[in-house]
Amino acid sequence: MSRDEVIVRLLKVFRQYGYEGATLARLSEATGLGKASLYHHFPKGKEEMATAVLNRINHWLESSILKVLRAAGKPEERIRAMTANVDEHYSHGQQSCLFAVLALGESHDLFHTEIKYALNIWIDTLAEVLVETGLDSERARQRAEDAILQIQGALVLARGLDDTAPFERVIKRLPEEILNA
Amino acid sequence: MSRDEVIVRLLKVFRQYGYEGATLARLSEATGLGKASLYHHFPKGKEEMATAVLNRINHWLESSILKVLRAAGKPEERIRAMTANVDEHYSHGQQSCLFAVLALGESHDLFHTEIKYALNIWIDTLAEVLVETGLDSERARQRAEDAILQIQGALVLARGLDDTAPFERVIKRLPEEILNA
DNA sequence: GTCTATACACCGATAGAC
DNA sequence: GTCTATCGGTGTATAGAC
Repeated sequence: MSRDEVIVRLLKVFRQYGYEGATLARLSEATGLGKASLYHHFPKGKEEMATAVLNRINHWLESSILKVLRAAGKPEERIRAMTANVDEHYSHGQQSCLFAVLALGESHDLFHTEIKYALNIWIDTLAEVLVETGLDSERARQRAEDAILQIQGALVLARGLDDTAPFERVIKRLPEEILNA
Repeated sequence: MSRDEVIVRLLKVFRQYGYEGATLARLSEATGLGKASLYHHFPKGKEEMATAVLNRINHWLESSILKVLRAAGKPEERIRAMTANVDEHYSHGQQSCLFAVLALGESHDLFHTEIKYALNIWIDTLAEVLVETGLDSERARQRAEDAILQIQGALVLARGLDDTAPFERVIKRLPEEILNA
């Protein structure tokens, strides 16, 4: 198994159980590696595993969200590409957002800087697309915040209500709403 | 100190650290009671403390949200009263939502039924107000879901961005948006 | 690079004195 | 009703064989 595949499996555990709930026993079971083997790959332990997982999400953000938003093409097309990748990343609402899980839990302090940066760059990059459509930068920023906010809220509701319908509705309408609100 | 005051202090810890992060040491410190004293008041331990805290939130939901929504008066006034109470309850975005914290953490399974019920009754009651304004029940339900979704998303963003501005913006515009969207 | 075995701290929970 | 002391279990992390 590749290192990346290991990290993907760790990610699944952190997403589902949060930082505290992602015990070494669970991480071990999910990867098929013994605890000591995990420490071979991540010498600084659980915190390094979480960092590796966060780095992978940041890579996803860069390659599947920011890159797409900065690409050539019409704003509408780029935003639609973003929402499609968001939909896939969260498995149509079935998987939680790692940022939200880590931000709301006890691990808040540990990862706060990284989470804040990631959310901000996502919002900023989306806002820049909206500026291209003629919006002033303040309104663009607010509308971009609203978009991320709705995605996060939809994921919370999906988990709390055990129903992905609100998430799918948000994803579907988001491009048009952002551009024409 | 009254039992209610104890529960309020427990609530603060659960909100801030989540179920797993709310250790007996922290709960003890926050209340000023020793661990054994906490077990005197809550014989079934931490789970009973969390249940008591959830019950208190449910009481708040009933008295400060549902009751207000069902009251006499214009729909707009009732919805404005709701958002004002929401704003206060979350300390203008500074405090997380217990439902979200518990739903996203490992404790999901333990409290899932209660959280799902609470979110649903909130949405349903808000939707009934919207039906009064002439909306069909399906659109009313969706718009009510959107309102709760935005509140939850705003709280996630407030925590992740360390900025309550999105929350305050959502609270301010929510009544008008719900009624005129 | 993986394992078994283990160290040590902290967890939730309890006993029993006052 | 509160405390100190302590229990068993589990958490993270390590040592060392293979």
